[in-house]
Amino acid sequence: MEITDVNENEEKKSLNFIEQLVENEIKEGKHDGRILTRFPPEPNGYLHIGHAKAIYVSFGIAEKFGGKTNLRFDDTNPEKEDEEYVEAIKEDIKWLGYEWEGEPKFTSDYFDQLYTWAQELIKQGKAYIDSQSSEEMAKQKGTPTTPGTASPYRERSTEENLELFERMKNGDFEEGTHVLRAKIDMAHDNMHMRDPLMYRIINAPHHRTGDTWHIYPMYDWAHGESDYIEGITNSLCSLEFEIHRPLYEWFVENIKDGEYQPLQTEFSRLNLNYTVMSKRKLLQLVEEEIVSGWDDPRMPTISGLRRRGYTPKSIRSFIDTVGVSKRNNIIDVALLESSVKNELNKTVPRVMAVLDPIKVIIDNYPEGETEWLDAENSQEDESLGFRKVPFSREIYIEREDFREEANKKFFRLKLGGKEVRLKSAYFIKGESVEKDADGNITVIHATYDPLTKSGSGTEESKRKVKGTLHWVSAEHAIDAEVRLYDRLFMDENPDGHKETNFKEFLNPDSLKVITAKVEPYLKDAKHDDKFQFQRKGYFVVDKDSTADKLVFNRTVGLRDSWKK
RNA sequence: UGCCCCAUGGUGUAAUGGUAACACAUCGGCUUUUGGUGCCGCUAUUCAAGGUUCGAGUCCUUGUGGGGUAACCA
Repeated sequence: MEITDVNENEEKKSLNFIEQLVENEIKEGKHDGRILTRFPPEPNGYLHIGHAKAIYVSFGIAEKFGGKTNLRFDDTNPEKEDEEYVEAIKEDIKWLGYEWEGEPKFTSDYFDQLYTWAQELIKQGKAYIDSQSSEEMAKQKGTPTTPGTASPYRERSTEENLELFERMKNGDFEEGTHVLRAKIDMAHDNMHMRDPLMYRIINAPHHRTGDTWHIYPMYDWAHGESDYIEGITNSLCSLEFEIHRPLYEWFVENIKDGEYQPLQTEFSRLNLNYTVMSKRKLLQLVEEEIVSGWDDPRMPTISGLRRRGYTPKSIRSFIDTVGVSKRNNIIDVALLESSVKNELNKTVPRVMAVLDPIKVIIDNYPEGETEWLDAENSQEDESLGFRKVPFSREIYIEREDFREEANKKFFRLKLGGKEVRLKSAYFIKGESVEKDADGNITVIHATYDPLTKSGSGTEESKRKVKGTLHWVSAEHAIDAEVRLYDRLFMDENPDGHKETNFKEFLNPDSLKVITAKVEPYLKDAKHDDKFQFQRKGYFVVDKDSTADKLVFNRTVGLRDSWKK
C-alpha cells in the first residue's frame, strides 16, 4: 500500500484555504474555470526548501484543478541577478518533478509594455517624475501615524514628465537623480500607497537585455502587470506581500482593459528549525566559504538536499504534510528527516559499512579461507534479492559495538558475555583483547560457532540472540570516505536573535569526514546511488566520488532507541 | 505608534455551527537476523473575557500575545 504517495493522499485530505478559494472561483465560473498560476523566482540565488513549498502551492493548485503554471524569472534588478541562477532554478524545478507551461518567461520580456503603460499613467496624471534624493523622499513619506507631504515635483507637467522619463530610459542621467512615482495618496494608512516608486535609474547591464535599458521597474509595478500580461488567474505569494496587495490591485486596475484581473493570495512561508532560510544569509555562508557551495549537503537548498540524498518524492510528501496556512511557523526538521527515512526505508538496499573499525580475529576460523555468504538486500522489498558478502578470519566491527565489560542493557559484543550474531554470517563470542602501550584496544579475539551459519536452517542458527552486528571482512573491505553531516546550527532559530549574529550559532561539528571500511559490493556504486548502511543510516554516493575513491554522504541516521 | 495578518497538544496541520482528529516528536509494550522497520498503546490541545445560539475551536465584541509593514530589494 503506497501511503506516502502524494497524489493518493491528496484525494483523502481536506482542501487548504487556497484550494478552497480556487474551487469556489471555479464553481462561480470566474475566468471561465481557467486556472493559471505562476512561480516567479528572482534569479539571485538558489532555490531552497521554502521555495519548494511555493512551487508546491502554485504548481499544485494548477495540477489539482486542471490548470497550468508559468515559470517567470523576476529579473528587474540587474545588479543582483545572474544567468547562473536561472539555469540552477530550472534544474531544481524539473528535479522536483514539475513542468511549467511553455518556455520560461522573464519580466524583462515585458519591459517595453511596462514602459508604454507607464507613459500612459503619466498622461493620465497618475504618475510623475520625482527629482529628489531618496532621503528627501523618505522624509516626505511621513510615518504610520502622520500623513506624508507632497513632493515639490508632484505636479510637474505631463510634457516634462514624459520628456524626463524618456531621457531616464536613454541613460541621460546618473543613478539616483530621478525616479518615476505613482501618484496615489500621500496620506494613505498603508505606507506602500504613498506615491510608490515605479522606476529607478540603474546604469548596469542586464543579463538578458544588455544595455538597452537604463531604468528598471520596481517589484510592485512589474509584478502585477506581468501577471496581467500572462493572464495569470491566481498569484500566490508569501505573507510579507499581503500589505502590497492594495498596490498590486491599484496598478492592475489602472492599466487593465476589460474585466479580467489576477487575484493575489498570500500564505505563510516555510521555516525549518536549526537552519536559516533567507537567501541573503545563505549567500553569506557560500561567500564566506562556511559551506562548500550552494549545494553543500548542509544547506537547506534544493541542490543541497539533493546532494544530501533527499529525493523529490520525499520533499513533496514533506511539503504535503506541513500544509498551507497563514500562520507563522517553524517546522521541526525531524519531520523532513522522517519523510526521507520513510521513503528510503522502502526503496533502498541495505549494505554493511563499518564507520569506526576495530579488528576482530576469529581464532577458530581457518586461516586463508573465504566464504561468500548470501545477504538479503532489503527486509522491506524482497525483489531487491540477495548479494554475496565475503567472510573470513579477520573482520572489522564498529568500535562502539564492543566493550570489555558492560551491563545487561548492552547486548553487543563483550568479553565473556553472550554470543552475538554477525549479520548474515555466524554467531561469535568475545574471548580476549590486545592493547597497545596506552591501553587502547587494537584487536579483539573471538570464536565462532560453525553450526550457526545464517540461512543454514540448523537448530544452532535458530538460537535466540539479543545482538546483531554489522561487519566487513578485513581482507576484502574497501576504504571509502564518509561525510557525516549534522545540523548546521546549534540553535533552533539562529536568525531569531536580535542581539546575536546567526553565525554565532554555527555547529562546529556539522561535518565530520572519516574513512570507513565498506563491503566490496559497493565498489561500483555510482553518483547518487543510495543505500542503508545497516544500523547506521542512509547514505548517498557524492558527486566527488571516483572509481578510485568512493565518497558517501550521510543523508540521515537511523532512529536509535538505545539509551546509552 | 497607525494599518494589515495570525492564534487548536512539544511542532505542524485538520475539524466548513453538532463526539476536537492526523502526522512528526516523546514515553511504554509486542514483533524482528538492523537497539532499524512494522504493529499496539500512553501523555498532551481550542489565548482570555463577554456575547449570539438548543449547541461555539468555528460567528460577533473587547482584550492579550505573536508576526508583517514605513528599501531607488523581491
